[in-house]
Amino acid sequence: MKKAKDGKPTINDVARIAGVSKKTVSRVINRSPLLNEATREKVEAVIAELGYVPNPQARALALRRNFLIGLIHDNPNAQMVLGVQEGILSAIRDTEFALVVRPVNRRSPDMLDDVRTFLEQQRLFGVMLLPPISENDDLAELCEELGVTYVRMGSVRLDDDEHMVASNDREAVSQAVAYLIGRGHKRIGFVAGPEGFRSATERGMGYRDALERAGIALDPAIMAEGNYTFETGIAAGEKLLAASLRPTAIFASNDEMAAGVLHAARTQGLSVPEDLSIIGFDDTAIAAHIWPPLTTVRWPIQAMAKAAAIKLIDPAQARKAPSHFLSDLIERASVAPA
Amino acid sequence: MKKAKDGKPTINDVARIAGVSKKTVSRVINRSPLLNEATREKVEAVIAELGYVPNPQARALALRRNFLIGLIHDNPNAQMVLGVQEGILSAIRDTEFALVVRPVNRRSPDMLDDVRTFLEQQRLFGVMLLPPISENDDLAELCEELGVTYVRMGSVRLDDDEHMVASNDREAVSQAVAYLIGRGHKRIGFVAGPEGFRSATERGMGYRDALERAGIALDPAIMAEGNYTFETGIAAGEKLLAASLRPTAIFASNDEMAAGVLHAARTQGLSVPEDLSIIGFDDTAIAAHIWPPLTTVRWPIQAMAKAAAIKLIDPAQARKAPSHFLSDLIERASVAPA
DNA sequence: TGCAGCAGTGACACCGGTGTTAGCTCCCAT
DNA sequence: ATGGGAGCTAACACCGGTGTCACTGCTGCA
Repeated sequence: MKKAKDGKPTINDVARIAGVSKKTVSRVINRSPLLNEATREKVEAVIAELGYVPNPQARALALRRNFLIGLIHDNPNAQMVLGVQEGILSAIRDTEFALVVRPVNRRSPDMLDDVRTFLEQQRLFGVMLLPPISENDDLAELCEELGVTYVRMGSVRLDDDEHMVASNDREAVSQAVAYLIGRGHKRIGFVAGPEGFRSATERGMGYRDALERAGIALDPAIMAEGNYTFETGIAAGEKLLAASLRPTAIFASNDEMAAGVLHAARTQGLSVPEDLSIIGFDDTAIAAHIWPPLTTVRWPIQAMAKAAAIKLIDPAQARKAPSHFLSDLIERASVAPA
Repeated sequence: MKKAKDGKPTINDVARIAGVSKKTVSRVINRSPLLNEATREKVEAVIAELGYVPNPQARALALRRNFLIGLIHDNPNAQMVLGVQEGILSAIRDTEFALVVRPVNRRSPDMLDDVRTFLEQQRLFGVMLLPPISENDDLAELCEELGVTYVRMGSVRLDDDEHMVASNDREAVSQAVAYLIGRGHKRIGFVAGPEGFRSATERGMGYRDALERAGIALDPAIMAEGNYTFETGIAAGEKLLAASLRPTAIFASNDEMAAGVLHAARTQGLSVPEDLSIIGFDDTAIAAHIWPPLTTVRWPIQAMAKAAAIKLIDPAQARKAPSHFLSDLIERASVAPA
C-alpha cells in the first residue's frame, strides 16, 4: 500500500507486513529474550527484506537519551586530536554511537557559554574533554550541572577515576631524563611548558625527580620556560646554550619547543646529537620529520581515547579497564652518549 | 506540579505556564510571523525564566530531518582535517547544526559498507567528503542512493558545482613552478604524487604547464613518483639528485615528500637553498618546522570547508558564494635564486 | 446589515520508536 | 475439570516537538 514515496521503511511497515504489532518488532530489534523463536525469524526476514533500519531520532526521543558522544577540545596538536578521534571511533565502532566534535577557543571569554549552549542544544549522551581544557574545573562543573556525563583526558592521575583517564607525565619525563643520565649526561637543560598547564607542572616535576634520584643539583641557568611554541623553543634554547657551563643535553616539554631548541643549536653551529642531545615530548609529526629525527615521548593516545570512550558508554566494562597509562620513549636520532 | 525530577523543561511546561497552547510556543520558537507581539513576549519571558531549550531529537523526529552534518575522511594530513573541522564549525556556529566525524579506511574493502551503515544508522542531514576519498565516485553514488546530500572537497573543479568545492591545484602548481623559473631556475625536478589521486594528476599537469609556457622541455630523468610519504620523498630525491645534470630546484607534490627530498639533499652534502631550492605543497606543520622552513603552497582549507558547509546547509546562500579557490604560495626559506 | 477575509490561536493527529499493562494460549498440578 | 502461572503478544499511552485545519473575533466593503 503506502510504502514508496521517498521514506525509508518504518517499524510500522515491518509490523504490518510481518503481521505482528510494532512492539514485537521493537522486541526483535532489542533482542528481548521473551520472544518466540519463530516470531523472531519471521520478523527478521521482513526486516532484511525491507532493509529496515530503526530511526535513531525516534529512538532517542523515546529513550530520553541519544547516542552521540561529544569531543570538546582546544588543542594545538592536530596529530593528537585526530589520534583521539580515532581512538574514540575504535571504541564506538559497531555500536550505534557517533562522534560529535566541537573545537572551542580556550582564550575566549565566551568559552563556557559556548559549551553550555552546545550541550543544552544537542543533549549529548556524554562528552570527552581534551587537554588543555580538560584541566578546566569550571567545565567539569558545567557538565555536572547539566547532567552530561563526561570524561577528562589528562596528564596526571586524579582521585577521580570515574571521570578521568590519565597518562603519567611525571614518571614518563623522569624516565626520559634518566635515559639521558644513563648515557652519561650530567648537565641536562630543561625547557618547561607554560605556567597554568597541569602537564607543564607534571613534566617539570619529572625532571626534578630524575635529577634528584641521580644526585644532580638543579641549576636555574639551564632551565627556561616556553609556551609550547616553536618560537619560544628557540628563545629557550638560546638562553640555555648561552649558559657559562653549556648543557650537553636538553629535555624540552614538547616537540615544537624541542624543534626550536634544535634550531637554536644549529644557528650556533652546534651539531645534534654530537654536541647536544635533545628529547622532546608528544611525538607529533614534526618529531619524525625534522633532522635529525627527534627522540621523544609518546602518549598512548589512541588507547587512552578508547579507554575514555568506553568509560563513557559502558561504565561496567570500564571498571575493568585501566584509567591511567604510561607513555613510551621513542628512540630516534637526537640523542648520543655524552 | 510536575516540573522537577531531573528532566529539562519541555514545550508543554512552557505552554502550561504561559497559558497558551504548545503550538503557540512552537510558533514563538520558530519565529512565525503571524503571531501577536504581546503573546510572543509573554511566551519568551516564560522560556527565559525556565531556561527552556527545545529538544533536538523531538524536533528531528517531527521535521523528519536532523541537524547533523557528517565529515567522512581518510586523510593522512591531520592539520588539514582539523582545518576542515574548524572551517565547518565556523559555518555552523550559531546554528543548531553539529558536526559528526567519521574517519574511514580507504584501503579497507569494507569501506563502502561501513559508510553505508553509518549513513543509514545516523540519517545525517548531509555529509562532506574529503580528499582522497572525495575522489571516489562510488561514495558519491552511495550518497545519492541513500538520499543524503553531500559536498566533495577536491583539487580540481568539476562541472558539478552543486556537490563540489574545489581548489585549483593545477594552476597553483603552475604558479609555484613559474616562481622558480622567475628566480632563474631552468632545471627543475618534479616529484609526483601516487597514481590514482586526482590531486597528483592535477599537480603534474601544473608542472607541465609551467615548463611549457617557459619553453623548457620535460626531462624524465628529473621526474619521479612517490606516494606522499616522507620515505618515498627520500627515494625520489635520491633519484633526481643522481641525474647526470642535477636539478637546481625541485617541486615536490606534498610537504612530506619535500621534507624527504630535503633529507636526501642533506645526506648528499648539498645545502638548501644554496645548492638546491625546494617547494612543497599543503603547508602542513612540518613545512614550518623543518630547517630551512619550506616554501610551499597552501590550500585555503578553512575557507573551502566553510564554503562547503554552507553549500550543504544553505544552498540558497551558497549559490552566491564561490565554489572554487586558488591556493597561495607561502614563501619561506627553501628557495634561492639559481 | 451582512458577509467575505484575515490575523491569531488552539485542538488534534502524527513523526517512529519504547514502556506498561492487560489478555490470550498453553501447560501442568490439583 | 479447573485454577494458576509462565510465556508471549497486542493495545495504548507517551516521549516532545510540528503540520493541518477549524474556530474566533475583528475589519473592510458592498
